[in-house]
Amino acid sequence: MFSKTCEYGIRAMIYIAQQSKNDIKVGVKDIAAGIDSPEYFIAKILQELTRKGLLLSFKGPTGGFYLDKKALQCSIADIVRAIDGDKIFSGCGLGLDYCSESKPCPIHHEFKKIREEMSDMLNNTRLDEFHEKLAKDIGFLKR
Amino acid sequence: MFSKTCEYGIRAMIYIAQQSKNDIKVGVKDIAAGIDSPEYFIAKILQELTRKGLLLSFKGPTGGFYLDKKALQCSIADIVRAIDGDKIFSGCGLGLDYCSESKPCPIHHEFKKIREEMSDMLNNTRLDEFHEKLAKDIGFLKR
DNA sequence: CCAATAAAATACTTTTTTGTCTTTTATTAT
DNA sequence: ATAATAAAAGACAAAAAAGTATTTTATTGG
Repeated sequence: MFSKTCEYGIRAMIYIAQQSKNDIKVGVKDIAAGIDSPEYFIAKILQELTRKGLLLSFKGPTGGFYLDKKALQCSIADIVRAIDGDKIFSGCGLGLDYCSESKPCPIHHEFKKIREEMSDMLNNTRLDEFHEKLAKDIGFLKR
Repeated sequence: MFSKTCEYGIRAMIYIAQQSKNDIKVGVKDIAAGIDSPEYFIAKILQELTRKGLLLSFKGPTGGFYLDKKALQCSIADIVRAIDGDKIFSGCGLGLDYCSESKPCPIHHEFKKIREEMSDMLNNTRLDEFHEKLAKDIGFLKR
């Protein structure tokens, strides 16, 4: 569904959303441990997300990654789009680049329905949800 | 969504289903041209599908790939499972291997719904549909 | 039998993705 | 100021996916 990079990225963003109450910053090591992912790899991914403006960071001691009020409004869809592009939102299920309403592939219409529901779901799931859900017994990110 | 290999595989199977009326066999070259895919690559994929019993083949002149009545009952889901495995049907959206009903990831339930609809759709789309739809103006596999 | 044909098997190459490591830059607290 | 800290940048390595080419095996029609 998503690339490994994207899976890690989403997990990290959710983790940061959960941990970064009141602008407290989280370090790469903490994040990597918290979501069970390779440390150096997640560092690279987070730097990319920061460059693209989905995430905020601060260097030096007491530094780390965090999400302010605005960044917490970011949806899972935004993260996916930033990392995997929008193939999953608009691409043909069979990988045909000319597939369209007027020249649909054999499963175009069936796929469209699924894609749209997925789109809606990802667009409507925002990081601030997890920020609030923190204490509840749902949303495990590691074993 | 699917790997390139899987996309090609599905396209080829649909193409064969459309072309192989009355046990007429289709050659790799024909298939590759018909679905706009690299010839050697699709050959390898089709051999794998044949080995797994989803597709039938015959060597020598007048040989090629074909689908008999039984093989035409194969669903898109069967093809996906044979090539990409069942990650897409049962895997966690965030790639967590322990994610489950009792220890759900933060988007487990939302994902489950989508996954199930996709599952249903792929399971309910069978090759014989395309066999019949052949002449109609739907189901383009190439530009 | 033999030449032609087409899939099967297999070896190989390229590209992309995933993952690691090192160096640089910014920031803080002493 | 400076030592410690942490992200940024970028180079490097390994693994997986995608793609190509060559050889072998089965089958047919002359």
